[in-house]
Formats: sequence, structure tokens, C-alpha cells
Amino acid sequence: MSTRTQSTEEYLEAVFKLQRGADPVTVKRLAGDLGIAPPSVSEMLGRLRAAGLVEEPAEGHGITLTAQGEAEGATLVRRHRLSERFLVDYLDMPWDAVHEEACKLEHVLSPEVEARLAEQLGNPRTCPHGHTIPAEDGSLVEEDLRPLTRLVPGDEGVIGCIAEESGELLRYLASLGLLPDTPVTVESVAPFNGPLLVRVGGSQYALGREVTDKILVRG
Amino acid sequence: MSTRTQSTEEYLEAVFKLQRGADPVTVKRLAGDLGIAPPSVSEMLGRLRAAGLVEEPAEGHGITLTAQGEAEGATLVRRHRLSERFLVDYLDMPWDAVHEEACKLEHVLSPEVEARLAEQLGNPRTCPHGHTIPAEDGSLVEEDLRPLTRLVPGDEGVIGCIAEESGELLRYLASLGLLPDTPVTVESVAPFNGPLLVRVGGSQYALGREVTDKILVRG
DNA sequence: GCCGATGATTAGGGTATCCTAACGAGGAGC
DNA sequence: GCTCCTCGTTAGGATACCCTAATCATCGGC
Repeated sequence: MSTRTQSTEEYLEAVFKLQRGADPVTVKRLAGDLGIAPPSVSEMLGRLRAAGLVEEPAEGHGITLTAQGEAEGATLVRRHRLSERFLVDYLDMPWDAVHEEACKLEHVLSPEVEARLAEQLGNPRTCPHGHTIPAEDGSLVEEDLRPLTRLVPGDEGVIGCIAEESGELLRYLASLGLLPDTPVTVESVAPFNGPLLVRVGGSQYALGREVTDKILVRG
Repeated sequence: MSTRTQSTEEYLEAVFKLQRGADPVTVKRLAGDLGIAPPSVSEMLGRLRAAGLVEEPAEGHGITLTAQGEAEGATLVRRHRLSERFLVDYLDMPWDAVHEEACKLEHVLSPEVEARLAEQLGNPRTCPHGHTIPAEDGSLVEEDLRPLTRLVPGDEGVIGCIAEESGELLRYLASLGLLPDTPVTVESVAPFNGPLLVRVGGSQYALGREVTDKILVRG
């Protein structure tokens, strides 16, 4: 029953992630996320429904996972994030490169390998970007975070996660030391949606909105 | 150019391995190895030919890889064996379980991950079963080994590799301490193709032909 | 020089996955 | 209440893979 194709797993994971947001999961959003034409998504959803992974929502509309779909989605996210942790912690890969690699790894980890990997890595709580790793039982409690952009001068916080998986932004943030669990203080906010002046350790940086929107802090 | 499907890679690897033997690589043998019907193999070979990975042999017959096919095959074998090493050395998995896992892993390792993995593992020379790992440039020099069955009483040798990737036999051998690089001495050979009495460290074991055929020794 | 065995290919299907183009249905705005 | 517009789905294809059944071709004997 759990011999899912790679494609199937990709859909499951995408639905799982979208479902955690507030907005309903639509064919269009899924298609956008996966880079696949809407009709293809419709078709695959039919297969997922037939496989008992997706069901008609109890109320309202939008695509909804069954308990099993949910569980398998969580497992995939867990394997993805564990893989990222592994790539960074054991292989010393740069954190902006690990998402793509983990996308491939997550589909080939057996429960056995997953378990041993988690253990060897010291059962990490989060991925390198700060996202919580679902537990083995599929439970996933995400922290309450808000974008740095929302803070006002004088506010302090600790970086929880970066809402971006790869790319130039991550390299930039790493070069400034803006990593998860780093305390930051907003010193000032320029008017007209201008940059935030942020203190990190002994340094101060002016960060544009595009950047501060992606930095989620707690506290 | 190097966006091979998993299937394609499987064929490439199988041809690569068969090509190292003396006998010509035939559709039938490939089909047997891969567990795929001969017509499907023919068809895939057509695709491989179109992709410039397989060519008509310069002389004689049999399926022949192009230089590129050869290189990609070697890379796959390298990734497979590195993966096995990783699973055993880092994840402490039993050596009889790693082949299946590595079969999946080998298809998702990027050159970057492959390189870092090799480095972290200390650039191992062989896989856990004793097979040589192809170098990064694709070169693969295999040792000259002979099955334990060929030795005569009094002969000593060092286990080079085990000609089996998984299964009960590997567990049995591990339980006796018959691992690669272990010195062994043949004490006696029972007549009529009987068992060999083999000394390993301080112990002595009677091993049947099925077992000694699979233990390849050097020296 | 014919003949059967053996191995490779052709013929004809099936599934999964993807695409574009065309169609239909429900809600926003007037 | 009517009209679009958006979104989802249907229709119609394409490709990669895999299968079984049937054909072809070749080689060792005789």
C-alpha cells in the first residue's frame, strides 16, 4: 500500500504543506506550487482520491487529505527536513543548496534509514532553515512566528525560521549571521516601507522589506 | 544531458557491471539481471542508443557502452558503493541490508553530495562487501581474486570480497567474522566436494561449497 | 544445404504522467 | 437578472516504461 511513486509523493507533500496554511488548497495553487498544468493536477487528485489519500472536505471546499494522506505527507516532510539537517550537519553543505538535494533524498529513505539518521543527528527539532521537523508519529507543532517586518523599533526577537528554501537570499542572510536562533533587535524602521535597521550581535544592518518579510521571529 | 531517468540509470549500471565480466552482454542476460522482459530491454536499449550511451560493438556482438555510458555507469556504481559504506559506517546498518537501500540512494546523489560523502567517509576504497569503489574519474581496477573453494589445504588468503549483495549468507558470514580483509587458512578439504575446514582467527569452521564459492580471497 | 533451438525484435496493449485546447459552472459586479 | 472571469474538468495527445504473443534470424549439427 505504501509503494507510492515519486510523483504521488510530491503531490502529497505539497498538499500537506499547503494545508497547514489558512487558505483552502486549490487545484490552481497546487499546480502553481508543483509547476504542473491544472488538468494534470486534477487527474492526479483523482488517483489520490482512489488511493484513499485525498477526500472531499467535511465542510467548505478545497483539497483535503485523509488521515493516511496526512500521515504520509508528514513522513515526507520529516524525511525532507532530516535530510537537510544531514546535508548541513554531516556533509557541511551550504544551507542554500540543501533543499534541492533533500527533495530527491526524501523519496528514497526507508523507515529504517530515517530512524537511524534521526538518531545519528541527535533527533534534531528543526531543519537548517528553522522549520520544525514532524515527529515520527506525524505530529507537527509549528511555532507562532511573525515576520521581522511586523516588529517596531525597540522590539527584540529570536529568529525562528526563514521562509525561503534556497537561493541568493539564504546566502545573504548566512553572510550576515542571520540564522535561526539568532537574537535580533529592531533599532529603527525607515518610513514609507523603508528598510529596518536591525542589530545582530555587535553589528547593525539595514534590511529591505523583501528580506524582513522572509525572516520569521518568535517573541 | 545527464537527466537520466531512474530506469535508464538502472540499465546503465547493469550493463556496466556485466561488461566487466568476460562474457558478452546480451539482451537475455540484462533482462535476467533486471527482472524485465526481453522486449522491454530491447526497447530501452534503443533509447540508450539514441542517447549515445550504447553503441554497436567495434567487433563481435553484445551490448557495448560508449565512453559516456561507461563513465555514467561507473559513477552510478561509485555512488552505490559509497552509499553502502555510508549506511554501514555512519548509520550502523547491517551489511546485508544496505544493498537495497543503496540501490535507491545512488539515483539521487548529486556530484556535490557524492564528493562530500566520499570525503566524510575518508575516501573508502571498497564497499562493505569488499567491492572496489570506482574512482571519481570512472576508473575501476578490481583485484585479482579467487573463490575460497579453489584453495587447497594449507593455503592462506585474505578475504577480498563477498560475491553476494544481501541475504542470509551475509548475516551468516558476519556472525562468523568472515568479513573482507580477514585472513583465513584452509585446514582441510573434505572429499567429494565436501566442506572446507577453515581457520579464522582462533576459530575453525566447516563451510559448504555454496558458501566458499561466494568468498573471494586474494593471495 | 536443411532444421531446430535460442535469442532478439516486432506487434499490439496497458498504466502513469504530463501537455494544450476547449468547455462548463459559479460568483462579482452592475 | 445578466455577463464575464476564474477555475476546474473534459477531450485528445504524447512519452516512457513495462508486458505477452508472435515472428525473425542465426548458428550448430547432421
